[in-house]
Amino acid sequence: MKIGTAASLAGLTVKTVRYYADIGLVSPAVNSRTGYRDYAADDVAKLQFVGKARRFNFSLDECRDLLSLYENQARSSREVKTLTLAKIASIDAKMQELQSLKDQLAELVTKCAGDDRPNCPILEELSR
Amino acid sequence: MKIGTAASLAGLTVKTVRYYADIGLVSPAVNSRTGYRDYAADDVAKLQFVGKARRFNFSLDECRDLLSLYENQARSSREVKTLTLAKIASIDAKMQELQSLKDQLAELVTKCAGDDRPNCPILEELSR
DNA sequence: TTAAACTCTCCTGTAAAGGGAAGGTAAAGC
DNA sequence: GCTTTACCTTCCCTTTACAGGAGAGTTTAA
Repeated sequence: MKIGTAASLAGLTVKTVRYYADIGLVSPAVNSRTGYRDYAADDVAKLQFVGKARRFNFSLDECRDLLSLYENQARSSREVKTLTLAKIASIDAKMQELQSLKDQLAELVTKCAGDDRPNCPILEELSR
Repeated sequence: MKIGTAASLAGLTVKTVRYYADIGLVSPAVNSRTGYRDYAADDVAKLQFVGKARRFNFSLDECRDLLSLYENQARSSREVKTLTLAKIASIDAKMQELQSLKDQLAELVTKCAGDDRPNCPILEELSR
């Protein structure tokens, strides 16, 4: 099938699917006469897989790893679990960082009158 | 003072400070003979301000806004508070998104044996 | 047949810098 | 005065994961 069909089946944009082909993540057959990419059902499954992994915040490099595990019948589930735990840990770290930022900003906000006067504790803190 | 001194006073890299000059965020004087940037104490204060705002997760565009408020003696604290509240809201949204991802990944992990066998509920879910 | 819809490649842009090359300048030591 | 070393300059490439658009070829439906 052509790229537009494959993209909509996978819930991705044509641009994205073409990009995945460019970087060798999901490489379809190519019609040598027209140059059109030709996606097999198998390719669409991979695109769906990558789309879902992306929604789980895996980077394209991580998707590449997951995809090769996905295709490897001799894989161990340990490898996949390890990757996933690492991803969870990085999500945790990011959340803690955001929580800390939020706490600090929230405290600044409580100190700021938010009225017409120029006096602003937020800017004062930022300039210190 | 020269860029290296200004950068280290502000806790930024020379590359970053040069970039801020390029995009017109903090524009120092320039020695017309040597082409060297010449930072005044005032410029260093702005660099510090931006550095701190960046650490609070404000984008460079937001920093630009904050900086103009910082420099504007007639500003109202309302404007700053509004910007800060919006930033808090966006941090909240990001955190919720991450929490949801984490929950889903964590549940997948509980289902995966993580051993030498190829059977992997994580990959099964990703391919669905 | 022709117009619309689809596809192709190539180029540019995004955010926020980092890396490194090639070359000019400054400051310190001898 | 000379050399070495540290510092500065511009310029271009790289990163992430695409989006937008130009210009040209292909397919499909009326």
